[in-house]
Amino acid sequence: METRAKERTWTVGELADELGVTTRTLRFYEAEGLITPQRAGGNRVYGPRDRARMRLILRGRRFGMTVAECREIVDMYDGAESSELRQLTTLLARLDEIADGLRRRQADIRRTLSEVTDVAEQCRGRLAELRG
Amino acid sequence: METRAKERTWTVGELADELGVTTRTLRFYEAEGLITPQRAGGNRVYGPRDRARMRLILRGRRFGMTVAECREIVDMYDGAESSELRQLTTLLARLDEIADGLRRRQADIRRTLSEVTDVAEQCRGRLAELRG
DNA sequence: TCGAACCTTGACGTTAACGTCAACGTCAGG
DNA sequence: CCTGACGTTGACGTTAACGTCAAGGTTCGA
Repeated sequence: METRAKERTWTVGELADELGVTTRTLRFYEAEGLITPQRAGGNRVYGPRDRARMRLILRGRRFGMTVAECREIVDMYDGAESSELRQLTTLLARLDEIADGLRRRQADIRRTLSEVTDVAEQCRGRLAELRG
Repeated sequence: METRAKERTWTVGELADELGVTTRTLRFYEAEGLITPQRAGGNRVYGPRDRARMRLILRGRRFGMTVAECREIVDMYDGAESSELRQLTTLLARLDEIADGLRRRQADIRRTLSEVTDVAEQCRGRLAELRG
């Protein structure tokens, strides 16, 4: 099985544009250990895997995850194939914690959203009344 | 209708404890215009209304809203009783924008959660396998 | 009366997550 | 050959959201 199918690659600038971030962000995340692009004579070369990780990270950032939290999660995606029973156990415990945290945030967002739409409804009511 | 039913009040320290934040946070939010407690001879006196606003704000903070965004929203809760048609219209438009943003975050969180639970499931699978 | 436990304002420190700038290398086009 | 567009590292700047003092005022129980 040939694992070296010629995958598409990106330069920093290209990937930054595609993701809607700056090159500084990509270099920053690399320094923080969230991504590890290949190098072609000094220059960074990003593959689909790096791109996928970046999208996960950016998605997390949008709802308040810190860069450190993002790193922890993407690292876990890799560690899940581990074969050591002890590792898998602690990993699983942590994953459940994280899932709980996400569910809490989900509840928080849901409440806020329902309040905001309520206020919007009041607005529509007042407007209909005023125009009546 | 007596609007001055003696409502419960809090000092900074009390409210901070109850909300799980520091007094610095309360003073900071006040300086930023998110809450405006009464004063009793220099000392701040928080009422149920302040407490309620704080809970909304803190809930928003938990899923990544900035303090500025929180202020915008709590301000809208007040402005919704406005009687000026023009104001209500722009307010409503903004509310809809905000709701859209919240729904996007909701989708982001939902996807992340489902991925995390997927990985957890893989872990459980590997564990069951290892333990035979 | 005195210290402990509150409160006040003001000012400076800290951390995360980048932005910005300098100084340099490389490579294609005119 | 030279400019312009891209890349590199390193270092310092910036903003948000507080933390952490310092210096002082009040109040309350021993």
